[in-house]
Amino acid sequence: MGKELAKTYNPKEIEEKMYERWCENQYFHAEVDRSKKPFTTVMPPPNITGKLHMGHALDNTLQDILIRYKRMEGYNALWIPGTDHAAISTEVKVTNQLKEEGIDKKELGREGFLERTWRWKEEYAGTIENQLKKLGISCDWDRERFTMDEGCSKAVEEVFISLYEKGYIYKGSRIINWCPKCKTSLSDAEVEHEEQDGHFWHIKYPIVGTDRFLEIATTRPETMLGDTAIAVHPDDERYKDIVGKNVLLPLVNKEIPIVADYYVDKEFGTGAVKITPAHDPNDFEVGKRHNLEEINIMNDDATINDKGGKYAGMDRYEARKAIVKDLDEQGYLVKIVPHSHNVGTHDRCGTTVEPLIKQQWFVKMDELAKPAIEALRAGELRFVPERFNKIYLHWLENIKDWCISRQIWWGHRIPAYYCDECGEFVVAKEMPEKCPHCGATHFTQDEDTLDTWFSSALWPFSTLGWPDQTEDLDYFYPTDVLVTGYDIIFFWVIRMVFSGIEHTGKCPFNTVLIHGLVRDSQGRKMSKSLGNGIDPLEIIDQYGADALRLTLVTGNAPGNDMRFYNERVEASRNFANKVWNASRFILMNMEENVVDEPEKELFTAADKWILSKVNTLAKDVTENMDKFELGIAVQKVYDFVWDEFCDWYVELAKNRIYHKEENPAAANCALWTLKTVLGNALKLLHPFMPFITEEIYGALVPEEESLMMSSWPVYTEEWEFPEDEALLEHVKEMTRGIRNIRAEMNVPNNRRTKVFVVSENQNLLAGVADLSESVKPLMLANEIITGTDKKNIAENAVSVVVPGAAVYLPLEDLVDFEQELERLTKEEEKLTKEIARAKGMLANERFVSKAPGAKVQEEKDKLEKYTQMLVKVQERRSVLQIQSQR
RNA sequence: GGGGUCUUAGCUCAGCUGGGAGAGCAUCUGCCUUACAAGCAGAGGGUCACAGGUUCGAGCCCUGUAGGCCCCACCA
Repeated sequence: MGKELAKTYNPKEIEEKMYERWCENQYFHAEVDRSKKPFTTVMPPPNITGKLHMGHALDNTLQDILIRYKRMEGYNALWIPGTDHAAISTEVKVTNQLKEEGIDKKELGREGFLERTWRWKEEYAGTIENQLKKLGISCDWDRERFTMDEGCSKAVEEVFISLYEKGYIYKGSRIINWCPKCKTSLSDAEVEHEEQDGHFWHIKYPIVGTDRFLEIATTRPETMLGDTAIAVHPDDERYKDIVGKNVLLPLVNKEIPIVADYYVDKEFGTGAVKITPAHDPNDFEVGKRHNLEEINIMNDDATINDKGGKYAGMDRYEARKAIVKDLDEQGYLVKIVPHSHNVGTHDRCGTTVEPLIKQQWFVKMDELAKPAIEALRAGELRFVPERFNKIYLHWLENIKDWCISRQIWWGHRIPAYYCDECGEFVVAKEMPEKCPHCGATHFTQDEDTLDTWFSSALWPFSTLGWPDQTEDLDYFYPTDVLVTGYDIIFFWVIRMVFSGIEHTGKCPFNTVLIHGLVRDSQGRKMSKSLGNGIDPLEIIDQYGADALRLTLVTGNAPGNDMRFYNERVEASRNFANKVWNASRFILMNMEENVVDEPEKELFTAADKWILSKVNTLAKDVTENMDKFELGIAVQKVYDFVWDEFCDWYVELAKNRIYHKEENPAAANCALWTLKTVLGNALKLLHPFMPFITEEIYGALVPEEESLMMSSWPVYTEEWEFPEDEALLEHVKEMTRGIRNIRAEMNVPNNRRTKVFVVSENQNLLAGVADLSESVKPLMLANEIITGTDKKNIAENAVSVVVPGAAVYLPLEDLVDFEQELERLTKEEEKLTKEIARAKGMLANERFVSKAPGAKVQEEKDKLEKYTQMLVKVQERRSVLQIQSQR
């Protein structure tokens, strides 16, 4: 007896020790090896603050499938893992933790806070890696990186200085997005816009020197404290005469000019817009055009500052209330109209962002964007699915400068040093010794840190040693594929592309495989606030990692969202169990797992059929894998294993196995085929379900070291057996016909019958005869008799007409003539319809002349086949009619 | 305002370059047939959102309509 396996598959017994074995054997590790082609991917680094969620599970499962596939295909497969310092998220978390301890981060000071955060990082960084390991992912843990480790920091510094020296990085005072809660600037990408119900406050301003008023409408009345003009459209007849005059700003009691600017939409609101250059990006532009004063009326926490007079100290929303009240009381408020509008919020904390003018560091984007656009156009870069090309291009073509400085502590500090004497700054790796402007020797480093994405933008090459020209970089870079969700194309993918091109001269990857979101069973986004998140670890615990992985990749097309619910995982788990049991059956029938490759003549049609099937499967699956159609690929393996291998081939092989004593050579042949086909199926399945396949393979092919390091099946012409395939299709058709009719007639399974197979096709008859012992149990037959005529068959036997043959079951005692006639009539109708269809198509002259020859021939063949079948059904019917009349 | 995407069986979704509609789950009928009841064998169930067009032929390509979702965008 071969190795004993448990009756049901128990992932828990296997997964952990299997993963350890893989790690111990260094299977995941890759070194430069010029004799092999590299295949490289980098893991989107999860936040160190993070906990494994379904999004990670999906993202990493997809990457693992690709990397395992390529490894088996013979590539030198490298997958670099790591984590991201997640600047703002981490800072917020640590700050909150401190708060709970009653500590204000300012008390700790910058150094103390960073020390605390590093300790926090050391404590939690391991969590997510360990969680990822439970998924079975085969990344090279020896190369694990962190965006703030020494190498990455060196790369960041290098890039910053290089971009600064080339003039791409500049410091400037511009309007930026400000988060009043996190008290830092943000990039445009970090601002989420959400539609909110608000109001339109119509306010009238007295026009100085007249008794007229100018009515404006605003959604943010509190910003009037910083108004420095009113703008109208230059062509607006209503206001032409007052352009150049002043209005009196109520409450503030200041005169401000009326200016004409094309920015104003005549049709919208009142056609007059209050201009607050310091608190609105558009107004900022208008202000620049008209040399308006910029009055910042807010503190960093969005309370009104001392420019706000009596409103100073109030929060922005309190101030709004107070101002509206005062305007109303003083008669300036005309009306309030409900109005919904877009409000920008910080994607990390949800706080409404405040546009403010601040000194910040920016990356000038227009020149950097061009080669990134070109890379896609030239085909050096592609998205799967293609529709994301447009999104990528649209963003790059409309890109604005990237605000990279953040007013937080956790992150890469900006390498700019200000002279304590003259205030000029120097950008350098080290603090300069002498000020080039004034010769002073004391400097202070810029307090700001860099956007977290500044360092992850360098991830594909900083992790390979850049800026040093390492062997790794030379060999593994550029990487091949990047797998990530569509939600971070802007944040990350685009920035990696232009950074890679700018600093390494190469696009950092050639393919971006985009996946969607994993949603809950109702299609909602999984979120903390809804509490509807499903913990991948719980799923693994309950069903196993393989079942989770299979679920995440089945029935889903690239770039599309999916719903996750337990029934789907159960289906996957059931499949794992099916594979397990089929394997168990084979193993328990192999002595010491020894089977010899049989002589060619010993193969039955069934053996050749299944070999042919698995051969075609390898070809198809490989094609799908290469097109990143992972869901389709795994579906094909699933269908093969369950519907072809288990349901048919294993059953067909049983007879020979059970009669091993009488004919050991035949049994060996069946077992060899079982082992070979299962082995190939396990290989094809391995990237998707690594644990169970490795475990079974270890028992099935003990002479090999590991399935994951074995070779991917390739299509071979030796296993092309078209005649046997055709024969088996006939046999299956007959078998299904028999089962079908027996079920209809409620014939109990324990009643075996004779089965007569009648056909003019001698090859078919011979084939069926050869297989008859194997097929008997499937046809629930005690005997299969083949022949060219139906002489010896009882006239009232039940008949099943299949293409190329008719099958008769002597079930005289059970036949209800009426019922049988009715059935045959239905059959006849069906065939008549088919014949009419085929005839119709062939009668269509345009079809015959324009459709490809193969299609026309196909229809001709069908017509012939159905016509023959119809004849047989009609014959049978007339026989029965005569019978029933007796 | 621009762009994308979806609408296929009761539910959730596949459907690759256009050539007779599929899966899983659910439902119904039989089966503990010694690999598997997490299973086996059957069955029912669809005007592929709607309207046009291209084509010998459309779930698939084009145009439009309706509804859902998403992204981008400076209409105060």
